[in-house]
Amino acid sequence: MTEFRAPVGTRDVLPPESARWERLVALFAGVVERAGYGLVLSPMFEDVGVFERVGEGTDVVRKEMYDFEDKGGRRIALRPESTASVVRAYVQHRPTPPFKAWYAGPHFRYERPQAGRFRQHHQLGVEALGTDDADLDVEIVALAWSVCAGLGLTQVTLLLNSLGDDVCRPAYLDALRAFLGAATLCDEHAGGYEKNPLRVLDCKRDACRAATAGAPRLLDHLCEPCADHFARVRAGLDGLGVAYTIAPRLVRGLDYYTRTTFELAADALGSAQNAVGGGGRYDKLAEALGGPATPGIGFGMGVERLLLACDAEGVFPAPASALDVWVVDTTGGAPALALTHELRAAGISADRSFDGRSMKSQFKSADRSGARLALVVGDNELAASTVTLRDLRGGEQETVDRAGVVEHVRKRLR
RNA sequence: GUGGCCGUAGCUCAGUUGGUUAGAGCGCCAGGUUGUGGCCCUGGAGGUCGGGGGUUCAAGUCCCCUCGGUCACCCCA
Repeated sequence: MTEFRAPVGTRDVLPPESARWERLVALFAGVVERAGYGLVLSPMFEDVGVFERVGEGTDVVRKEMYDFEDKGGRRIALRPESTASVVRAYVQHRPTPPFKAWYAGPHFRYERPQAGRFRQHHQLGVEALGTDDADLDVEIVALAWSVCAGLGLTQVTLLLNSLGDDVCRPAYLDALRAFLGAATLCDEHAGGYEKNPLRVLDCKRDACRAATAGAPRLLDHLCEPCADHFARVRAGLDGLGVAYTIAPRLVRGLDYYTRTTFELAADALGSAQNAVGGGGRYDKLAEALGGPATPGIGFGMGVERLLLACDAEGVFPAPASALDVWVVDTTGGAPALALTHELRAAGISADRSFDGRSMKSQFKSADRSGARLALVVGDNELAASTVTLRDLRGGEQETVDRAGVVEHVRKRLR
């Protein structure tokens, strides 16, 4: 057996799967950049406080943080999500709002791997800071929706909820606590839920499920501004034709959310891990991280899960090889070296075999590569300063002057 | 963190009640075709049966431990 393996919960993505991965990132980048979002590159690790400040009552921070002490004695955490990082960057650099950013990269959560769940997974996401205009909420949700649509996914449910703000939520939480005080909850929540009773609503255990069936709904307790905001978000989505399902129990895993929250569930995924994306508004987060009061909203999508959903729906396949030319050389390799170099410099993709293999072997490689054309250099061609061009789809061949090969290939590829 | 299932060639898997040199398909390499792929035929390479310990005359096959994979709970991308 091999001595080393990728660490638990991580995977290697090799060709051709990686090509599909690249295509997904490109699709995402296209969608959000057309909407004015610019790429932000933030560190994959932060002072652990960046995340603790933001989610002390959440599983993501409490149980799943991938943290350690570095050689300088600093407490570091590999980012479990990126919103806190991006907001930290915003607070640090104070770009002129509105600040619209997108990101792509690995995220880390120390948990047991499972279908669609890894210790290192990859997210694509956007964050927009500087306005609490409901139109921005609509834009954000619509962008997430557009990415799914762009992939060809049709079995995705958009779950939508509002968590209110610090005006209406406290009163609701009191009402909820009063209700829960008289209820029989699951083992974990029976112990306590003071920090965030909302989590009980999100609990999947039977005891909590049953106990909260008749619990008061936050949506019924929204203050006037929050209710108005939510109504505008709904109207905006209706106007764009983006279908959604109101999910009064949708709480989401991080404490910083206010008002709009949403999740994209891939119905084609059989496993419990069917959330391919999610996000929401976080109007108090910038302040919590020591910055000026700045409203914001964003979402993240999981690359691995999106691709799993695509598999389940049979859409967005790995792209076929785009190689233009395979150079076959039976004279020792020098002509192949020159030819491939020349073709590549001219913008034509080209590859070749090594190790002086037989012509038959080289053609097999050419076939497997999916190349459109083969250029053959044998003793005859070398002597006559020509190259034999073979179309690998049809099989017809022709002889071309060595000097004009690049131009000739260019014409054949058109 | 808790639990179920599984761990034999690069991949997918066979391996009878423990018994001689561990097999197949696919893939890979070579040849059949002394200048040519996709089909076909032939041959070849490749495994200390995850690792360690134990039971036994004998273990891929039984027991224990460990590592890994996988699925589930919780939660989330």
